[in-house]
Amino acid sequence: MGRIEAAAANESEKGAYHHGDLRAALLDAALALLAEGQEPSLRAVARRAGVSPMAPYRHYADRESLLAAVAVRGVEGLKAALEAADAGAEPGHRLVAQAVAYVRYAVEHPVLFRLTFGPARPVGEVCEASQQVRAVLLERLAAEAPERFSPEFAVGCWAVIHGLAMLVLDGLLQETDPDPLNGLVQKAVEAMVGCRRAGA
Amino acid sequence: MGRIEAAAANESEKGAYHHGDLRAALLDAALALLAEGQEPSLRAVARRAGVSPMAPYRHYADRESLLAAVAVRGVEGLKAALEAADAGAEPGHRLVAQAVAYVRYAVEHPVLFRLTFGPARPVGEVCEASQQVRAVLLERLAAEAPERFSPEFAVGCWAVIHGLAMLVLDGLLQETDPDPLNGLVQKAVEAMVGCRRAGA
DNA sequence: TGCGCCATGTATGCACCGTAAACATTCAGA
DNA sequence: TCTGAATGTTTACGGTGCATACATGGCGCA
Repeated sequence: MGRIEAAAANESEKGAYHHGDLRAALLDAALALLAEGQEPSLRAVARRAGVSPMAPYRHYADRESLLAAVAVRGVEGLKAALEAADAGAEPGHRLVAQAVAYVRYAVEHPVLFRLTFGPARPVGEVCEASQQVRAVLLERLAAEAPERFSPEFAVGCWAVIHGLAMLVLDGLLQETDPDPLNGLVQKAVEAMVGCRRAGA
Repeated sequence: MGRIEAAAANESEKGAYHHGDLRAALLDAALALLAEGQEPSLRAVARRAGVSPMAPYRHYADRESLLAAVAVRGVEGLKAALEAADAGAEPGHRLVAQAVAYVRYAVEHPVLFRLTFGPARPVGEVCEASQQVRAVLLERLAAEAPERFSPEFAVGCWAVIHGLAMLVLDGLLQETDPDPLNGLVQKAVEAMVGCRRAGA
């Protein structure tokens, strides 16, 4: 206990066979590699943390476990981005602001985003964290479109936004608009959510 | 020319240093592995095709190229599934039928679907093939919801469906409904696309 | 009919990966 | 101070993608 905190305080010195807080250091290393656009291999993560290839196994069961922890960070970052966008937008335009932020987050952290919603990833903690993202969206949705609100409508809205993120990430909307974040995403969400009544 | 066709005709015999139609055989091998739920490694594909590890390089530049070819097959399969669903549904319910088929295809071919819409995949041929999928959806959309139709609305609809597929694949809707294909997908699409007018 | 070209498949080798097993180091508490 | 447990290292194995050099045999041409 006391050891860890003490050792975690000073980073570079201490010579140190014992790293201090390798667990966090590995996570940061993985995120750094992700930010550079490369899929983090266990060995590369260990290398970047300045530690032997087998060291990570003292803190994570296997590569998958490390990536799961990274995925949780990814979801948390996404949630934070949504909340920031919501707070920064004008009333009545907050859902759309969240949607744009969602897609922007995906575009700005492509590898992390794909890893977050990857193959075997959404288990346990990642899945729970995802539900928090969903909750942030839902709250605003209920406030801005109460007349259309229903559980299915909520799922549909999440799907529109998530789907837009994936399609943009895959470059599948480039024919429609080379820079989808510059208007297309906003308009698409408005077209789906903000349904105009027939008479007006 | 004549050699290839002739050799492609008989499969098992012929002893054959020269395989005959390795290109297609490799593709089939990769699809078979995918169907078994495993990410196909180049070596595994070669092994299954009964050929040396380096043989595939005579037909595909690298692993990525092979996977791209597989991805094209994936999109073609998806398109076929949509068309079949469209043809098999009653008028007025065809868009929803396509949506359900879209998600079902993803669930039934999870690895292939993820690979199809994967990291660097949507380039060239894959991208073009994807536009055909989009076109199939669009046509039905224009027919069944002409009053709401617009380019943005079209993008939004594709996003809902694609997003639902991804969310279901990721198991992110299991809290809402353990078996989303059994109603949730349909209801969500209807809620997003079939907008009820305020007065009626 | 025979021959040589060259597309096709093979063999070998390298760097990297994930991870199992045995070992070394150092911290913490008695 | 001594000891056990936590942490990090070393070594090793089978897997991967791919570069290079080599073997094979069908096809066009004489």
